[in-house]
Amino acid sequence: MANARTPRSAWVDAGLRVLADGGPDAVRIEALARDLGVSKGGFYWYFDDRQALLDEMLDTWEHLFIDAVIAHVDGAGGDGKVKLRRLFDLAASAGEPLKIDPAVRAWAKHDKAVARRLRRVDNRRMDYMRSLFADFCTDEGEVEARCVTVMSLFIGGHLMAADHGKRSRAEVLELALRRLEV
Amino acid sequence: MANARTPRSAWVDAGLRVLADGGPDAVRIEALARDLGVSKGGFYWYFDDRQALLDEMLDTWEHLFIDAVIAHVDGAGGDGKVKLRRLFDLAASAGEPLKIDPAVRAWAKHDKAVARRLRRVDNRRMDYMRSLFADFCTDEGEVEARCVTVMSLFIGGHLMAADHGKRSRAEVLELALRRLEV
DNA sequence: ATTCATCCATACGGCACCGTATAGTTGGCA
DNA sequence: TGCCAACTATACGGTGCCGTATGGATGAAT
Repeated sequence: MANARTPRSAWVDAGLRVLADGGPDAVRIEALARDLGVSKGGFYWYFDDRQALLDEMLDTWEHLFIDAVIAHVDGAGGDGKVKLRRLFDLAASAGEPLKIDPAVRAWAKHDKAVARRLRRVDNRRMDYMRSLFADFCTDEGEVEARCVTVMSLFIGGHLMAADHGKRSRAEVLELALRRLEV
Repeated sequence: MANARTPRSAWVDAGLRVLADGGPDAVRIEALARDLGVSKGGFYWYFDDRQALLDEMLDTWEHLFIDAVIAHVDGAGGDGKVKLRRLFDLAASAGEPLKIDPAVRAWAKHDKAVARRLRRVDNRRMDYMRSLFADFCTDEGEVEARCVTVMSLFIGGHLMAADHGKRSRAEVLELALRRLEV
């Protein structure tokens, strides 16, 4: 009834967890069932098939990583620079869930539907960032260059495997962002 | 004999091709055999098992994307700025093979051996870039920040899915790189 | 033309997974 | 208590892949 032993969202969450550090191919119904300590019987009561779960996982990700983020950054007010700072801090702090992002990007490389979705997401992120940079930067090309740089630093920061001597990755990222005058 | 109908390298190349736009899980022996128009009989004559192919694919990638690249960039001489320009042009021009890079990065997320290898590769790339930037930039932190930015732009440029209005991705990337004074 | 190392085809057993069918089990509620 | 909808377990057929076994094909060298 009201309290399912393994609610619908549990499958989605488990799926996202596995996606984050195993890629979409690691999202197997029987494996998720084992993780959740149940059989796959319940799964097929909630979902039509595996694809339905994948779609719903992406829906969840899309909402979480756009609406929720923008709401958080925008909510507390301030000008562009302040909001950009909040955005950086958020990106630096969040741990596990951020690993979903690179997984989706890799996934999009060979799945057109995922690619379309990622494009929508990235465009909304870029639009938002453009509005923040435009607050204190008039040159349109300059704004675009900075947005792409920030996005790349976010993406690259989690995918790059290099060391930086005595400096931590966070410190180097901070130096790189400071070059963008934020 | 000398001219195998399906030489060892054909399996490696096919594997890398599939890896580039399908991820490591898409590298299946029987599927590769179909692509090559043979049965998997020959595969198991060359390789012990699937893992052996994956290892050799990574060996090939590692050599191609470090030694070969550095040799090309270094070969024609010039100072740091000239070499950096050559490096950018190379990264922008090469098409298909560059898709291997993001695939390996995603792969490294859930495979420790691949992660170690990627770390070695990224560190060598960074070392090389540091030497180029150090040619005309004395501040150590500044060099580090620029290296990370360049690496991120390379990585992000191929993973980002956003549009840029009338500008092309290449143009925006050019603008972003120009902010690094190269 | 024969030989022999090299390369390939085919068939097999095993495994992990998908999606379906069917028969439970649970807990709120009359 | 007994009912019923919400959930779960179990068993099944089907598919695609792995790695092995075995018996060919092929062509360079003698």
